[in-house]
Formats: sequence, structure tokens, C-alpha cells
Amino acid sequence: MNYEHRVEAFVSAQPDTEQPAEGTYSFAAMEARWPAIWDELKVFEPLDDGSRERRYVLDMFPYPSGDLHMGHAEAFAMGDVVARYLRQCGYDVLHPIGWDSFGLPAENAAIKRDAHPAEWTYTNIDTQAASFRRYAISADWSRRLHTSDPEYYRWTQWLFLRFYEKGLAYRRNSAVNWCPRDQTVLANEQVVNGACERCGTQVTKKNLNQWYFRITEYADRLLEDMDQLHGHWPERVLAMQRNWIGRSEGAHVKFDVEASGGRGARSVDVFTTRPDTLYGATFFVVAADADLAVDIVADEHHDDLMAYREQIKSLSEIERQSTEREKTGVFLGRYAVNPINGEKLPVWAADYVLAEYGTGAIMAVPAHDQRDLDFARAFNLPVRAVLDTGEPDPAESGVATAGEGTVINSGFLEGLSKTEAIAAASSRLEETGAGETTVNFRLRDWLLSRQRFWGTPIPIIHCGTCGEVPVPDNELPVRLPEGLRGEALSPKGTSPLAAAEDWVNVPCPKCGAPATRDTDTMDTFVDSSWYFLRFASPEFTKGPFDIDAVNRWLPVGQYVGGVEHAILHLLYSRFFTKVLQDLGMVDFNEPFRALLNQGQVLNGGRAMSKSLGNGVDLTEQLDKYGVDAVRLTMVFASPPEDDVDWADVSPSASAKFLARAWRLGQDVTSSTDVDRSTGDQALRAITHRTVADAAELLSNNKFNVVIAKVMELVNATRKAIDSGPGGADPAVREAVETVAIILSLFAPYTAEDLWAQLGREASVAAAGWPEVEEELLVEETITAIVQVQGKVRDRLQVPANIGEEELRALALDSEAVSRSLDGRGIRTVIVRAPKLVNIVPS
RNA sequence: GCCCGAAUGGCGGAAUUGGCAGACGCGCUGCACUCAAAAUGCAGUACCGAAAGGUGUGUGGGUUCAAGUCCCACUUCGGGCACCA
Repeated sequence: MNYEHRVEAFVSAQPDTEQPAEGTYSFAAMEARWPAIWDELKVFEPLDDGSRERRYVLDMFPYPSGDLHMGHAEAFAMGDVVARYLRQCGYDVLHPIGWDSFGLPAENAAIKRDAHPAEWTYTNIDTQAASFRRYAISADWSRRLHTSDPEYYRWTQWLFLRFYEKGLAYRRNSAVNWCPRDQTVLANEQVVNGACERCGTQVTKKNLNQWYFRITEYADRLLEDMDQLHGHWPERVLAMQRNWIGRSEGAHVKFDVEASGGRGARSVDVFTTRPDTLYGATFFVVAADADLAVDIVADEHHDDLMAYREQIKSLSEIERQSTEREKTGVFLGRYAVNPINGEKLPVWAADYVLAEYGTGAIMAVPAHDQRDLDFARAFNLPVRAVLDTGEPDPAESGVATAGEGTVINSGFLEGLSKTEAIAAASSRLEETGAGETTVNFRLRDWLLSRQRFWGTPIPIIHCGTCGEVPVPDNELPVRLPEGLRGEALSPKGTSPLAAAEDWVNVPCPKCGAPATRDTDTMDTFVDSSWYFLRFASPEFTKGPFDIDAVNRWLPVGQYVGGVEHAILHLLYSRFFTKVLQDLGMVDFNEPFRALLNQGQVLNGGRAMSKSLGNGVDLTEQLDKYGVDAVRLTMVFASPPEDDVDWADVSPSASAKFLARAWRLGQDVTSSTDVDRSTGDQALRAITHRTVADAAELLSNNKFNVVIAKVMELVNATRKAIDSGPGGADPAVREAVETVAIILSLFAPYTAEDLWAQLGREASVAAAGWPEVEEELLVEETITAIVQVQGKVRDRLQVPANIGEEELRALALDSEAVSRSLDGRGIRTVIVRAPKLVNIVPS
């Protein structure tokens, strides 16, 4: 009888005060018992001996800010399901864990409490590691790494030097994004809507000499290789990367800018995607903040230009880039000659043309480009339509026509379509040497240097005579200087490393003369661009990774992480992988074969945040409901990529279900060696159907549905015990063991405990995925649907192998059918044996 | 403006190739056990209707014997990019 298994309110179980009674589901007792056993059995360490096929499952490694939070709990629950499933399927699974442990928050915390960033960082890592263990992540702890360990950043530096040798790391002076609050430069990717991605402060521009990675050289490959990722990465991530790379095809066209004021004529290239509109160019614009503007301005307009440049500087990036703003600009007193027809176009400087994109100069075709049209209207410049699109004249309407049409007013292009004219104009430009087709990218080089302390030092020494000198490989790592802590780290706009004089001043490795170390550190995204490679051989001392080990394990089969890294981390890691491929260090070109973006955990429809005061504390949830219930809730709530609103879910219901599943074990009275084939066939069919469905669902990442299927199996088993064949039936043992194995992916403690209760040896994580007996999936009778005009009128129990004719006859015989036909004749009968008959009345 | 994605009960969400819409769970209602509560178990629960029956997957059209699923046009929401020539 069920009532014998009465349990206490486990939700209010007091783990510290009472031992749970025998036969009681107690998550606290399970959590105390199993981790040590898992450690001892080393269930989660890969064998790497070639006896099994290898799989690599990776969660984006965490940043050690405080303890784990709800977001970690969701992401790692998802990754763990994948890892545990593949392990059950017999693969040798690499599922490592580490920490992205360099970065600003550690530094800010250190300043605040007069400490060293390492203290804060490693304390937090220890806290998180303990929480991960409790959370029962099936990770191989022996491969743990931290990017702030000298043994790790030594190889980050080594890789930087290889990039440097290939010309892929270089230093240049230019206007860069500057965060006034963090007092450091930022990469383009770290500026969101003109604000610092990290702290939200308005970003300003500063001219600085900074280090860059030449990621633009890989733009085409970053774009093309996305072909391999289709269907395996979320479409929106691919779209975001495509947008970010921003490839556009067009032409460079050479315009001669006339001589004046004693200076000679010079030619200026423009980039255009619309060479078909060359005849429609009515003026010429250069970016006001580009040096080019100063170079070509006529003497009498020089002061105007300089005043305008000052005016632009005072604008924030947001204001500057707003499309709402009135167009501004100044005339430069010069004319550019249109190579296609010799026409002289006035040259202007304006801030709507960007110095960093294309050539920093454009030919303006106001009729067919809205921005040019806005400018033309603001300064009374002519508008000439050269493409008839059937829309109103832009000069009248104020709306530029950018669509398809027929070319007009355009000499040799007359009468062509837009596409034809682009081709014709391009080839004419190439023939006459006035231009060439080209491809432009929105992507900029990756600014990697940072004026902060807690990062990987850039291994370069600056010498008065030799210039930039790489630190020799055998002197790596260049360790962070000791002794800097607290106030000494506060941001001053230059790197805190500069203050460590003993560290900065070194002899030049080349000539021995006094020289200085580079005092910038690397963007932490450099550290995380190769950590997934290091996991293949974390102890390797002869290089960043053992090439053989990497080629054995990688690419990562399933990567799991938040969509917030759609561009930053994922683009950078793809770039690193391609460079390493070119260096002959890896034999693949994409690091992550499949990507799963888990959703966020919300509370009441909004992201949890301190400022909103709606955070949910993970540890409190774990203490209250248990690890398994929290994990199960995360996974069951919705498909993995959807958000979970903690206000809408019920961890106590998950706990209830787990207890219910666990109690099944107490009712199994058969021994471990019973002959399953003799068990109740109806229950066996459900069990095997569940295993087959679960496998299919798991391979499609439909984890939430898998849990629904286990719930059904648990319900069916309960029924079989209470009002069916009873607990002694071998089919009941089979069903409950199946429950334990499937549950081991989601609720490892409960599954392990249930498994032990069934008299099986630990660990259920290594039990192996149950084999499906195909014969049990074949149903003998099936419910056939009988429709009249597409509406269900009757259901018939028929043999699964029923013939079409037979089913048709049965359906026509149905009383419900004749009632529904109500005397009407029959036009057609569609029969899809054995499932469906549709009768169409005449 | 351009590019992605989504829309199904009170709620989270299910639904091979077009073939029983609403699996599973939450919530709610009732019942059993209990002095009572909790816990547990069982039953019911898309909407309208007393019922017969009808309606129903964001909106409007279409294809089909049959549409949540395919096609066309839209609406709303979410996300990304955006003075990128």
C-alpha cells in the first residue's frame, strides 16, 4: 500500500538536525553521500585510450564574480545533460571546467579593499568550484584551468608572439574607443550603442598607439566558413556575425581633386556599391575628421574646416551617429572630377562620412541615397535622378529611390537595368584604369591592448634603437609584477604596470641597451579565444597544447553558452582557430561544431538584477529544494534556448516528482537478475517506447520533452505497481531502472540513489543507455480516425496491419459516419491505413 | 530602414513526412486518507452551450480530401545591425 511510504515534507527537511528516516526521500542525505563516490570512481574523466569514440562537450567557462548564480545553474544544467547523455551512449566524453579569471572586476574589488586581484579571484574560484561540485556537474576536475595562472598566460603570450611574427599583431596610432570610467580602451565589439559594454558609460574617442589583431584579414573566411555551421548554430547568431562582418561588394573609383593654392592635383578613391549611379553624382564628400580633409582643403576654407572639426569633437558618439540629426558639413573650396564624364563636383567635408570605413570619401548621389539627399537638401546641392524606378522624383519628394529600375541620363549606361549597369560601369572603370571592383567589410581590426593591471602582459620590449622587440620564448611567461595592490591599481589612463619600475626597465633582448617593457595587458577575450584547445592537454609544457591531443578531441562537438557572446567571444575564437590552422597547429577551421544558446533566467518577466532587487539566490533555492529539483526545473521549464521565468515555475513540483520517482524503487521486489522478457508486456512496451522517444528527443536538444516522457513512464509504473501486475513483476524493475538511467541526465543524485536502492552498483552515470527491443515498439492494435469532411466522427480499434479495403469497409460501416452523412452520397474516400479514413460527401 | 526569430488554454509548454490540437507539468476544482492540517493518492479542467452540437493554434486570403504545420499579404512582440556609401 502506498500509505506505508508516507514521507515527510522533504521541502522543509532539516538536514542539519535530523537524520532522515529510513525510506524517506532526503536530498540533503544524497548530496552528502554521492560526490565522494563519484570522485573515487572517476566516472567523469575521459579514458582517451581510443577504445571509445570521443566527444567534446563544453560550457562557456565562467568568470569568477562571486558565487554561482541562477544563470550558471541553467547553462550548466543544459551542458551537463548533453555530456551525461553521450556518456550513457558509450562515448568517451571530455567535459572540462575552468575559469576566465583575468578581468576588471577583480581589479576594482582589489582597489576597494586594498588587496591583490588574485586574492579576490582565487577565493571566488574556490567558492564556485565547491558550488559546481554540489551542483553535480559531471566535469573532469583534473583538467581545471584558470587563465590568470602563469602556466596558462605564458601560452597566451606565446600565441601573441606567433601572431606578431605573422604580422597579425601590430601597433598603430588611431582614434580609439575610450571608456572614461574604466580608464581603458575598448574594442569595437565592446561598445554597445555608444556605451561601454561593461559599465554603460558613454564611450569617447582618443588618439592612442594601441595593439591590434588583424582579424580583418580573415573577414572573408569568417564569413564563408559559416556555411559549415548552418543547422548546427542558432540562425540568429550566424546572422549577427554576418551583420557584424558586414561584407559589401562594390568598386573603388578614382576621382582627381583639382589643384589650388599652389598644391598639385591629387587623386582620391571612393568606395561605392552603386557604380551604376556614377552619372548621378552631384557632389563629393570626405570624412571631416580624416587627415584627408585637411590635406585637400583650399587655404581660404582651412579655418572653416578646423572650426567644424572642433564642433564635431564635442558631440558624443551617440549624437554623432544619430540618423535623426540634421546633416552638417563645410565646403572645402575644391572640385573633384568624375572619371566617367569629366564633370566637376564640389568637395565637402561632413561627419556623416566615416573616416574608418571604405576610403573615408564618397561620391554623393542624392537621388538614390537618402543620406546624400538629406545633405543635398540641407545645402541646396543639385539632385539628378539616373535610375527610373517608377517612384516620384527624389528631388521633389525628398525620398531617395534605392530600388530596381532602368538607367536614364547616363551616357553609355542608358537603358540598362540596375544590375546590368553595375556590371557595365565596373568593367568600364577597370578598362580605363579609373577604378576596380572591390569588397569592403564593416569589421575592424581587434583592439587588444588594455591599460589595466589584471590581464596577460604583452610580451614586447621597446628599445630606443631596435624598436619593438619580442620577449624570447624561453623567457616566457612575462609575469605580472609583484607588489602592486590596492590604490596602486586605480585607473589613471595609463597602465598601472608602468609604476612597477623594476619590472618595466629591462635590457633590450637584442642589443642589451636599456629598454622598457610594454605596460599594457591583453583584452581578456584573448585568453578565452583558445582555452577550449588547452583543455585537450592542460598540463602540456612544450606548447599551448599538444597538437595530437587537440586533433583527437576537437573541434568541440557541442558548445553551450549565452547569446551575449554571439559576436565577441565566438568571433574571436573562430579567428584564432583559423590562424592556428594556418600555423599548422590544428587541422580544422571551425572550433565549435554545434552551438546551443541557453535562455536567461528571469524573475517576473525581467532579468534578475541587483538594482531591480528581484534576484533569486541560487544557494537558497538549492538549500530549499535540493540540487536535483533546481536542475530539473531549469530543464523542464521550456526548450533550452528559451528564457525561464522563475516566477512561473515550481521547483517544489519538481521535488515532488523526484520523490515520486524515487519511491518507485521501494516497491520493486524482484531481484536484479530476473528475466525481464517475462514481465508485463504492456508496461514493457511503454518503457521501451520511452527510451526510443527520449533518444530521438535528446538528439534534438528537446530536453524538456524528455522529462515529460519520464513523467509518463513514472505514472505508468506507479499504476502498474498499485493496480496492475504489482511490484514483483520483472517489467516493473525494468521500468524503474529505465527511469533511473534517464533521470541520471537531469537529477544525478536521485538517479544514483534510486539505482542503489534497486541493488545496482554505482554509478548509474555509467550504466549505459538502455537497449530498445524493437519488437516491443510494434503496436498490435491502433486507433484509426474516421473523418467526414475532415472532421473526426469516429474512432476504431483496428489491427496495425489492416488493409486499405478492410479499413474502408469498417469506416463506411460506422454508425457515427452514417449519422453524420445524413443521407448524403459519398464522393471520395481517402484511406491511409491503418491510421486514418476521410470520407468526402458529395 | 535592413536582417533574424517568435505568436497554441488561466500559465510554462507538446504535436516525424500536412493526418485525433492542447502531451507533460503548474494553477484551479472535487474526492479518499486525517480529529484537523500538511504530505500522499485518485478524478476533472481549451472555449461557447442545459444538451445535441458548434467554435478554436496572432489577422486576412489561398493550396489540399485534410493546415498549428505549406504558399501569399499583413499585425504584434522579441533580438541584432544601422549616417558602413
